[in-house]
Amino acid sequence: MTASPSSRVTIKDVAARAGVSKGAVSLAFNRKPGLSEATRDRIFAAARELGWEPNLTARSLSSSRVDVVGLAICRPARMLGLEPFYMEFVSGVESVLTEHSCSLLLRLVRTVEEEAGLLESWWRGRQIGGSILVDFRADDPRVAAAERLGMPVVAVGHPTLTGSLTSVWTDDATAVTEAVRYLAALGHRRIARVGGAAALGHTVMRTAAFDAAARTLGLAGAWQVATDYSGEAGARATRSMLTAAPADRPTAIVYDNDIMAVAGLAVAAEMGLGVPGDVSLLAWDDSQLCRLTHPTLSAMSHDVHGFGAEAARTLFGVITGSGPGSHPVPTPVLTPRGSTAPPRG
Amino acid sequence: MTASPSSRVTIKDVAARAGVSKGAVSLAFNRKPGLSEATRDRIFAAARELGWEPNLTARSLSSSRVDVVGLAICRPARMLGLEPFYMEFVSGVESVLTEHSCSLLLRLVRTVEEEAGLLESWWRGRQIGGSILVDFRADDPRVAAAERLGMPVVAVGHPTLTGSLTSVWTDDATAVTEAVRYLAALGHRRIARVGGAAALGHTVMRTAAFDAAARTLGLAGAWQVATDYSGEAGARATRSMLTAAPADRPTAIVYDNDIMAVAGLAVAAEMGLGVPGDVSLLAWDDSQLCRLTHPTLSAMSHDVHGFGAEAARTLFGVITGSGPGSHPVPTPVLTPRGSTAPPRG
DNA sequence: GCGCTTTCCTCAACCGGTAAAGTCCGATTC
DNA sequence: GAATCGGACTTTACCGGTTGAGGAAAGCGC
Repeated sequence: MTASPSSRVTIKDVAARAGVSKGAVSLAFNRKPGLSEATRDRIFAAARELGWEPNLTARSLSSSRVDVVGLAICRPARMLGLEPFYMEFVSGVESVLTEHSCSLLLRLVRTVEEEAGLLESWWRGRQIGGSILVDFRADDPRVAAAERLGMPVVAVGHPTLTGSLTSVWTDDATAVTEAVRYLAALGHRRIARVGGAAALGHTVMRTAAFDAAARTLGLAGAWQVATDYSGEAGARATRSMLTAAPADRPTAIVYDNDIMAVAGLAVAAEMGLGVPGDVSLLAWDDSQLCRLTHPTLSAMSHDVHGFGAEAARTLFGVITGSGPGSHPVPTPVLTPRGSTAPPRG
Repeated sequence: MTASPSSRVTIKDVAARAGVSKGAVSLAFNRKPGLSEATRDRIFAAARELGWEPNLTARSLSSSRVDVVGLAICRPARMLGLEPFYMEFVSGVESVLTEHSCSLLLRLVRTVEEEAGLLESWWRGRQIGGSILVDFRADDPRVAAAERLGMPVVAVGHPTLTGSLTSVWTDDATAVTEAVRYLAALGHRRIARVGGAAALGHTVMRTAAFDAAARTLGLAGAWQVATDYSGEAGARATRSMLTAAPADRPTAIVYDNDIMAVAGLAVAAEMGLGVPGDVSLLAWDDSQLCRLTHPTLSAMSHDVHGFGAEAARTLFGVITGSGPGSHPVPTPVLTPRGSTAPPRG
C-alpha cells in the first residue's frame, strides 16, 4: 500500500503560498485565536487554491487524538447480513460521528476473544480513540480488557453485564414482561419464547424475565428455547413448538428478533395454522420487515437508530472525560399489528 | 478526543529494553533482513514484556502507506438496514482485508456528491489507502473524482458505468435474460419486473435486458417499474400490478432484491392470490430470507460474500499497482424454489 | 521618550515511527 | 598485511502536522 496522492500538497506549501509559517496555517485550520482576520482568510484561500486538507495521520500523531472509533461485531457473517438491527444501529452511530467529523472503523470477528485482541491492537496501535462494544455476555473479557487498557468505551448492554464501563442499554426485562402481560391479557395461557443466543447477557436476562412474568401471571406452560438468532433456528424452534401435543402447544410465541418471527410465520403457514387465529406471533426490534409480511407482525418496537446515536454520543462523553455512567434508552414498547389476537375458542 | 493509552510505550522504550536502537526494532517488526536471530528474539521479547505494538499512525506518516480502505454506502439508512446484500458484501470485504491486517472505514452518506466529497477528504487527509465504490449511476461523479485524485479504487459495477476504473461486476443482463426465459419456459406470457432505483446503472441495464428478453421471446405484456428498493415500494408496485385488469395482470413478477419479493409475497397473500398458483414470484440476490418464507422464494442467486471478497482482492491489486482491469464474478444463477410454477390454466 | 501590554506571528522541538546512509568488525582475498 | 566485503547495527534525516516559547510591531499611559 504505497500508492500516494498525485498532489503531495502539505502544510508547508500552503504556508509558503499564503506567505506565513506552518504554525499560522495550523492555527487557522484549528480555529484557534491569535491570527488576524485577514491572515486567516489568506490562509484559507491558499489552501483552497492548492486543494489542501490537513493530513489526519500527521495530526493525530502530534496531537495524539484520533478521530476514529472502533466497532467490532461478533456474529457469524451469515446471521449478520439478515439482522436489520446492526445496520440500523450503525447508521445511528454514524449520524453522530459525522457531526464530529469522526469515522467508524468496522470489523466483523468470530469470537469475543478475537474481538478483545482486536480492540487491544487497535488501541495500542493508536488506530482508534475509543470503541463501542456490543453483545455482552456473562464475564465478558472485554470489560477487563477495556479497563486494563484505559481505553474509552461505551458498552451497549445492561449495567449488570458491563462492570464499571459506561453503558447504554434498554430495559429488556420490562419489555419482556410487557410482552407476556399483553399476550396473557389477550387470553393466552400457553406462551412460548424463541430466544436469541444463550451466551449473550441480554438473552439470559430476557429468559429470566420471561420466567418471572409467567410465574407471576400463573401461566403453566411457559416454554423457552435459545437459538442462534438465525431464521433457520427460529423456524426449527417454531416447528417443534407447534408440533407439540395440543395440550402443550403454545397459542402465542414471542421471538427475540424479527427474522425468527418471519420464519415462524412461514412455519405456521406451512403447517396450515392461521396467524393469529391458531397462534399469535410477536416479533422483537420491529424493523420494517414486520410490516412486510401477511399478516403484519406485532412487535416489541424500539428506535434502533436512536439507540446507536445515543451510544455514539455517550462514547464522546467518555472520551472527553465525563465519569462512568449508565444511560438507559427507552424501553421497547408493544406495537400490536396483525399477528396477535385472542386465542381461538 | 485526547484520551491516551495508560501505557505510553513507544519504540524507544522497546529499543532501550532490548539494548538496541529504534532502527533495529523497526527492522525486526517489519520482518526485514539485517538482524541476527538472537537480536530479533530479544526485541520481540522486549516488546512483548512492555506490551508494545507499533503506532500505526506514526508508521503510515513516515512510510506513507495506509492500511485502511474506505467504503461509503449511499442509500437511505432505512433501506440499508433491511438490505441483507450490504452486510454480506461487507463481510466478504472484511474477510480479505483481515488477511492483510487492513481495516475498513465505513460511512453511510446521503448523496453521491457527498460521497465524492468524502472520498476526496479521506484521500487528501491520508485516511485511506484506497476505496471500494458501489452503486454506480450514469455519469457517476466518483469516476472523475477517483481519476483526478489518483486514488486507487475498485468500482463495483459494470465496465460501461465505471469508465477507466478497475471494475468488479456481475453480468446482470444475462441473469435477467435467464430469469425471463425461465418464466417464459414455464409458460408465463405476462411477466413483470419490480426494479430497483432508476438512478442506478445496474437498474438501467437490467431494465434494458428485461425489455430485450421480452421482445426476443415475443412477450407482449412486459411491465416494469422502478422503486427505491424498499419493501414498501415493492409492496406498492406489486399491488398495482396485481390489481390490473385480468387480461393485463402479470402471472409472474421478478424483483430486484429479496426484500421486495418478500413484500410481494405478503401482498399476494393479502389479496387472496396463491403463490405460485395465481402468480409466480422471483427474488434477486438470494439471501437466507428467501428460505424463510412460505412458500420459499425462487431467486436469482449469487455469492455476495464472495463478491465482496473479490472486490477487496481486486482493490489490493490496484493498490499494488497492477494495471486497470475488469473482473467479472459469476453471473447469478436461477435457484427455483416454491414461488415459481407454470401459470394456472 | 520610555516602559508595558497586546496582538499577531515565527521558530524549533516534538509526536513515533521508517528508510537510507554510515559505522564497525571479523572474515576473505590477493 | 593491506584491501575488500558483507553482515549487523546505529545514525540521522525525514513524514506532516501541533504546540509552547519567544519576538517584533503597534498602542497606551505618563
